Amino acid sequence: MARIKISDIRRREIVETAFNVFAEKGYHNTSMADIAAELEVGHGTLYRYFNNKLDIASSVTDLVIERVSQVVIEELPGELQTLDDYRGQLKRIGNRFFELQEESPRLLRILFYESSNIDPSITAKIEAAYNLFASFTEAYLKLGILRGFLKPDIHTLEAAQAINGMLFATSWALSQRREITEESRQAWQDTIITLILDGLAL
Amino acid sequence: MARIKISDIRRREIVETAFNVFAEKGYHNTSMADIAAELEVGHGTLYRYFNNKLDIASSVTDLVIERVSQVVIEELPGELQTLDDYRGQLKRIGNRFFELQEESPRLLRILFYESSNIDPSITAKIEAAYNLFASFTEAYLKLGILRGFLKPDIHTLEAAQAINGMLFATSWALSQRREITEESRQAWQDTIITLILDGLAL
Amino acid sequence: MARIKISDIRRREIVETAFNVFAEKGYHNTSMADIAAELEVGHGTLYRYFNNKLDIASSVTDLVIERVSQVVIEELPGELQTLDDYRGQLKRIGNRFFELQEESPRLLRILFYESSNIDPSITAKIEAAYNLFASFTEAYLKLGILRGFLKPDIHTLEAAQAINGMLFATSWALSQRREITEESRQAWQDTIITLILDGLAL
Amino acid sequence: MARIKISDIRRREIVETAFNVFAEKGYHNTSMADIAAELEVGHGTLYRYFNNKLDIASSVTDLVIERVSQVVIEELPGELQTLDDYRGQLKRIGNRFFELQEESPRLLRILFYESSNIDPSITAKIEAAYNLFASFTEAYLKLGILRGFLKPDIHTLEAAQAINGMLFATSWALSQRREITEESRQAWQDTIITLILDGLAL
DNA sequence: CATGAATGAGATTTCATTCAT
DNA sequence: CATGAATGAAATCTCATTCAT
Repeated sequence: MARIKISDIRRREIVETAFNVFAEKGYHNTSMADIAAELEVGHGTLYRYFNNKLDIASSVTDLVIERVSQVVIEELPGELQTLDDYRGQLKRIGNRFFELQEESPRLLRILFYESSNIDPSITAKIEAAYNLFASFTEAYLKLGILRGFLKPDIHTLEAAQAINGMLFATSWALSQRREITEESRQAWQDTIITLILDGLAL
Repeated sequence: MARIKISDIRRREIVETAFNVFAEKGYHNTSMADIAAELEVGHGTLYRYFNNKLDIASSVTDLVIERVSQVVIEELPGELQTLDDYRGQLKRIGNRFFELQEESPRLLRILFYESSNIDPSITAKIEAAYNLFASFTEAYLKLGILRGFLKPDIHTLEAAQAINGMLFATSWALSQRREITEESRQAWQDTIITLILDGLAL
Repeated sequence: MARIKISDIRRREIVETAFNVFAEKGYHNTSMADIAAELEVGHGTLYRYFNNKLDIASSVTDLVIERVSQVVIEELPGELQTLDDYRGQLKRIGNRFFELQEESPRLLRILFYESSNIDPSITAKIEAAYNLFASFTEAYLKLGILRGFLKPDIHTLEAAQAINGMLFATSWALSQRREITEESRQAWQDTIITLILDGLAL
Repeated sequence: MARIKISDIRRREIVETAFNVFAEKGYHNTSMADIAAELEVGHGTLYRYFNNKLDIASSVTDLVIERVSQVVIEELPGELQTLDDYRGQLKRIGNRFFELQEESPRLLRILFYESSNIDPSITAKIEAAYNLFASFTEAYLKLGILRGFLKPDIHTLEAAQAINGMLFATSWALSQRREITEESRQAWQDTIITLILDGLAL
């Protein structure tokens, strides 16, 4: 039976705090002292749990990728009989994205912006995550084609990346807002689903 | 009559070089000495033309925004009689984007990734640019509605931002490739226009 | 009746271990954690027996000096009737030196090299030890003069220090070797005794 | 025609100063700030001339080895007709050693004591120097045998190392004194030459 | 104007020491 | 007694910026 060690809790606390501070000020503008101060802890303490600053950033990246992945993973492509079922699932995935965004608004922001140029090892992680997300989205599209909901001749990978781009742009746009109203949320959702399925043309 | 001053040429050289070095190594991993070395100039010289490193970064950001803006500005919404004209214009804009991407592949990358978290003043510029691009795209959409090409009830701002998100995602995806074939370029263009106008649904 | 306290045993264990680790890595490259790890003991425990790291180093120095002193002390200048007796005793002292060297090869090394520049208090101890060893050697020389074995007009202190220098150089040279053969041992012994008593001149 | 660059002078100044401070306090107890303060220079300046602290220590070691080597090198084994010539040369070498000692009393001290355990690269340099000195001394002994001044069956390498040990011990002993009188200098010289050539036995 | 030597603020990191458990 | 989590002083090193030449 796995016991949760106290040092694991500490590690998690540090990563969560570092996530917040990085999101606020960016990796390079954040000093170890900043993180320690936020935790109200001596800065030497951080080194009891992580080798160095990069090690923390790496864990922060893992955390972010894990969280974002949850959204996509939990809604697995299941039994979908009609295009409306498919549309419904798209809506659910969109909803989860918005929830995530409300819960921790800087999640995607830190993933795609703040984490650039920290270190090649982190860049590699992010590109891998990006490709992972694309392959998830692509799987949905392929299923849609298989079920006969979507046009059979689309470029699934390119479409998947473009769709993800929309989602991230949304996330970016929303992370700038102070508050997200139900109205704007609905507007976003409608817009994205319309673009994906129906297009804007009359 | 405005004369081009020698010092303006110098400034431009520095900004161009800084752009390249920032794109290569990222702002925080680039030292003033790196830029000076690339220019084969004493690093003290940079301070004759710019107040400090941030000042240079600011000018680089301006340059990048200006260049990207050119793409959108030059293709002004003109006389479009049919949906096919509209579709054709979308294609032209897309083409210009690809050309820009081929010409200086790191342009958008530096704009949205490397420039994050240098300084609030730069972040503000980028958000402004992002909104500017959105308003350009939105203008196209409104024109499309006006002409009766597009659905009249779409959320134009959200759609504009989502569309731009697709373009930036494309740019990001392409900037990872070593080489862009005519085939993949066509695939991207088809995909984006399909998503914008027709959607993926059968 | 003096009882041996458990805490004294502990202290001794720590000093022995510290000696080994210092000899291996040098004082400054050895952390308290290193010593504690070697002892399989919490590093806080060391502070139950010693005030601080310097305190340990001081005790290590005492230990080393004590051990080296044993070699000289045990062979007290006794009844020596002839120059050959004297020569024999020199040989015995030499042998004990080699044995010590084989037993703990880094003993002299730690004394004269690693212990330098830890702290003035330790430097003082080492200088005192050095002078003590010189006075021991000088006593032998004086006895040799008294017995009529040695030239009466030699500078006994200088000669004593020079002789000790030979011994330490030997120790240093041997501590570099992986293995000491019986042959090289004999070569060293012959050489030193020749230098002391007969000189190299024909 | 080789010009002496100003930066070479600076480097030399730093090495000389570092030599003094290391000799005074030892490598590990000397901070970059200490060296800079002694030079009345910002500590950042040191990094314009050396990569890091080890780089400085390495140069200091080179300097010391070079200086000590001069003593041995300049008195090359030349034309020696009689044992008295040989004895005279030994005396001259001894004299040079004393002069070196008076000139910079901490030279040998820093070489054999302070430089231990800084870094394997430095240890290697010192061992190489030690062996170099031994081979020089051995060459003298071999010449002495060849000329028929010395016993033909001595172990030249061991004898060379033992003799050098005497010299270093002398140096060490003298570096402890505040002042070296002509008398004590003569005593040392007599003692060493006696030990080398004639031995102490009657 | 151009230069690059000098500077020191500020960052990361180590580790001896303390002390609550 | 033993422990090891926490601490922060102190060290090394980087680099944007200044300024005398």
